[in-house]
Amino acid sequence: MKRKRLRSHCPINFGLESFADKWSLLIVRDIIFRGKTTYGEFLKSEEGFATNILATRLTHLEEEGILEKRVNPDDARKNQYWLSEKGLDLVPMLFEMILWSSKYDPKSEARRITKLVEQIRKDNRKISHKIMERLRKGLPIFPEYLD
Amino acid sequence: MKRKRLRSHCPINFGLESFADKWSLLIVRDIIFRGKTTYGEFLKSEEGFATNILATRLTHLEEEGILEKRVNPDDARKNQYWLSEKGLDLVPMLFEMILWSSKYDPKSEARRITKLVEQIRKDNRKISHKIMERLRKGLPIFPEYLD
DNA sequence: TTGATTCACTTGCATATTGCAAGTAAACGG
DNA sequence: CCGTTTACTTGCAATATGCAAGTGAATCAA
Repeated sequence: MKRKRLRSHCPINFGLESFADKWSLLIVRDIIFRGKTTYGEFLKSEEGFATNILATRLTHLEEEGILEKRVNPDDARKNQYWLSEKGLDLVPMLFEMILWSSKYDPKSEARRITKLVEQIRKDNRKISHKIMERLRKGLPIFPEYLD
Repeated sequence: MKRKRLRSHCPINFGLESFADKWSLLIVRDIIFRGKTTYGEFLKSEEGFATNILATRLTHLEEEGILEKRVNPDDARKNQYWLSEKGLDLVPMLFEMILWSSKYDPKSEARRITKLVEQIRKDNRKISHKIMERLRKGLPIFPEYLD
């Protein structure tokens, strides 16, 4: 969890330097919404990770303490990446991002998961905690919200 | 408001491509929290914008419809950048980011604005709307929250 | 009115980061 | 033991960044 000197301790800057490049947050998304855990699964994402970029970002997120790497006991080739509590705590912010995109991107995929978006709008904190609880158990988002 | 083809319409990706490089969101922050409006003011930010980077990011945010550029009627050299409604709508997400950083950065400046952080924790939506209302009038964050 | 200054950029160039293709090494499966 | 899968690493061309210097319009001071 090393870190090359922060530009500042402004909380917005801290967030930017922790996770907000064009790729890192997609990994977090893949874990939360798609239930992905391995390098190979992330690699298949539609945005198209380059192999080296994915590797550096996984390392970065691990160093930041947002991800935790574990070896799959059933197949030692497959490393698994899980969200730490610090990573899980990104859920409420991601949900606000979803609300924003849903409002301003006419083609947003968020417009197809209206149940979840509605829950977030009504009470982000409440639904976030529910989802985080599920993620701790290794389960992704409630499937019934993704219809 | 051009845009080179999005990688996807995933709402997280849409946010990332709209504002989440290491610089753009700092401009938004400067407007909301520091009441800045001009190129010269942004340039003084502690994170240290390079002049060309600042210029490209201002253009980008304008093209995204997050900022609006106006000429200062009192001094035609000084362009002013204001948040559009789309830009203002980033406030709730920025506030969640502040909560997260406040929790995980021991040196976070957010830990010195406990009143605001407390308000966000209690009811992000409510305090966000209040702040957005002020920003529409050209006023930054309530000064009493920044003690 | 004119010359100096301010302001918002733009340009040039060295350095750093990205993206693609190819390669490697350990673990598994037969 | 041998081919395959998985998770990376490496090389290299293309792109983006960061710093210093320059430009041009608007304002100010005399």
